[in-house]
Amino acid sequence: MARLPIYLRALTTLVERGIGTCSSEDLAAATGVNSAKLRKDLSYLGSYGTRGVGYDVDYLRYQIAREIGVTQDWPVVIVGIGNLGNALANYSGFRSRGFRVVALLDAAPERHAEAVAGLEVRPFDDLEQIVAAEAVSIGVIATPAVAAQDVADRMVAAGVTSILNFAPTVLSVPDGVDVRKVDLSIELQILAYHEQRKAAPDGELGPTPDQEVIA
Amino acid sequence: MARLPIYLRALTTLVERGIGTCSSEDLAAATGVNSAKLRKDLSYLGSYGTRGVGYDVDYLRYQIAREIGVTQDWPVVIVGIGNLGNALANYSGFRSRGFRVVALLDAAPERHAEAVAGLEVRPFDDLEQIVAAEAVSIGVIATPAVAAQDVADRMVAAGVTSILNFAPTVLSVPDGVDVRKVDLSIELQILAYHEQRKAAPDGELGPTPDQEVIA
DNA sequence: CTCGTTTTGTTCTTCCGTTCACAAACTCCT
DNA sequence: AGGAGTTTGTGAACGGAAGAACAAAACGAG
Ligand SMILES: NC(=O)c1ccc[n+]([C@@H]2O[C@H](COP(=O)([O-])OP(=O)(O)OC[C@H]3O[C@@H](n4cnc5c(N)ncnc54)[C@H](O)[C@@H]3O)[C@@H](O)[C@H]2O)c1
Ligand SMILES: NC(=O)c1ccc[n+]([C@@H]2O[C@H](COP(=O)([O-])OP(=O)(O)OC[C@H]3O[C@@H](n4cnc5c(N)ncnc54)[C@H](O)[C@@H]3O)[C@@H](O)[C@H]2O)c1
Repeated sequence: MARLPIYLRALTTLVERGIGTCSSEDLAAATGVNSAKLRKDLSYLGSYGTRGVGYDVDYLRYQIAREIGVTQDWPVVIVGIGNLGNALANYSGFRSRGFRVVALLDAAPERHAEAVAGLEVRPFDDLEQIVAAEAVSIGVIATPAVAAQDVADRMVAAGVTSILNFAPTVLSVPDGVDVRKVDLSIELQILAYHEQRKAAPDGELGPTPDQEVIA
Repeated sequence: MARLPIYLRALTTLVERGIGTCSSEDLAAATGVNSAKLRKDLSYLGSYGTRGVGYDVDYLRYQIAREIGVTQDWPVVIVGIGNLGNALANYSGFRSRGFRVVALLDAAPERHAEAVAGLEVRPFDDLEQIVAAEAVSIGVIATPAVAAQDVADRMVAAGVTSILNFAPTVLSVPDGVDVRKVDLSIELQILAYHEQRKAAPDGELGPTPDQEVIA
């Protein structure tokens, strides 16, 4: 379930606030989901609540973390250390959530001088060696779109089986390899779509401006 | 529909390749969706195809762009010019897709000296003035999580009605305001979840390690 | 010990999105 | 002109997720 990480985050903030027990209503309010849906999600993991009382925050948090798999550390490589790759490498939130950036790779030789976030930027050709040596199964692609498919192919060949792709391209990968994409332009476009609807409740621009079908 | 931007992107690459016509099968292959679903999505916008032929790439692209609302330019403000805010400000993909970054805001005075991507970093308190002057309706939050709700409240009060949130928090906003969130840790956690499943086809870690329920 | 209160776990219903399948419509070749 | 071959648009079936509703279980008061 894609909602488990959200529950986990909410439980972590509850722990930090010293709250020991919470009801499904509380958690639902904190995460913005329906309480019945939340209970159903949790019951899928097992019966970790107590009727009439609620859930033990710390215990539930551990169970969800174990279900997701973040009780162990996941090594991650980031490929493409440009604007975005730099930001990712400097982000502390990964480390605190069970992900360890083991290498930063870039094809451009002029980047190799730099050190980013305490890690040296290494040549892209080191990929296979690093993946093998560190048992990396998760790779992050932050290269330009044209390079993304090539990088993905190399990653898969090297043994990576999960890819987080920031490049605005559809990647094709073999079965058994998971790809998740983050496309910021798409997010903004979805906002713009709704924004346009708010401004023009009905077809303000004309329902179909009967433009010539181009030749 | 959340898939329209994906179609739009695929059509744009087809235009760049000089392809004038494509079938629903072609587009479906390029975007990774089912062709029937794609046809149904497109038919929701109107009958823009020709049976036996397919869709005119350029015409369809314009229709989708118009439906999304990216035929006009959307002014955008970015708040929180740290690691991520810098990357966003330097990203050219927004501009080319109909979004114009009109201001970069940060609460920290030491940032105000800098200029990022040709724009000066301005005090957060300029928010209201900028939103009013530029008719901004879309705001991007790239501040730490603790500040995100405050920033969102100020944005909404200033007149922003769509927010893209990168901070790992659930924002609460009044009705009529859209929020989309991008949480990279959640994406990685979802990958980790599937990764764990691949490694341990059944409950390898023990189905429920019968741990003491904490007192 | 019993009853009322609270909250979980689950069932049942409803609804929405996806997919299949096919008729209508268009092109091209003969 | 007619028929074969394509491809769209859509009606109908399917599946699964979301929400409402309720019985079972725990707790506390009296
Ligand atoms: N910057 C953003 O905020 C942002 C936002 C949304 C999407 N994106 C996407 O993220 C990707 C990266 O964006 P960016 O702004 O960091 O770009 P960038 O140009 O700053 O960085 C790209 C980096 O990738 C490296 N690279 C190029 N080809 C490579 C290859 N074959 N192997 C390894 N490394 C290679 C380059 O040397 C460069 O350092 C792009 O696809 C972009 O569309 C970026
Ligand atoms: N860097 C990443 O790759 C990354 C990845 C995932 C999520 N995020 C999230 O994005 C957000 C920003 O990350 P970052 O790495 O850029 O952090 P950062 O600390 O580098 O930058 C945060 C910026 O926000 C400014 N700020 C703080 N409070 C403010 C306020 N009230 N009003 C205006 N500006 C304020 C700070 O001055 C700073 O410049 C965080 O919530 C982080 O969790 C970042």
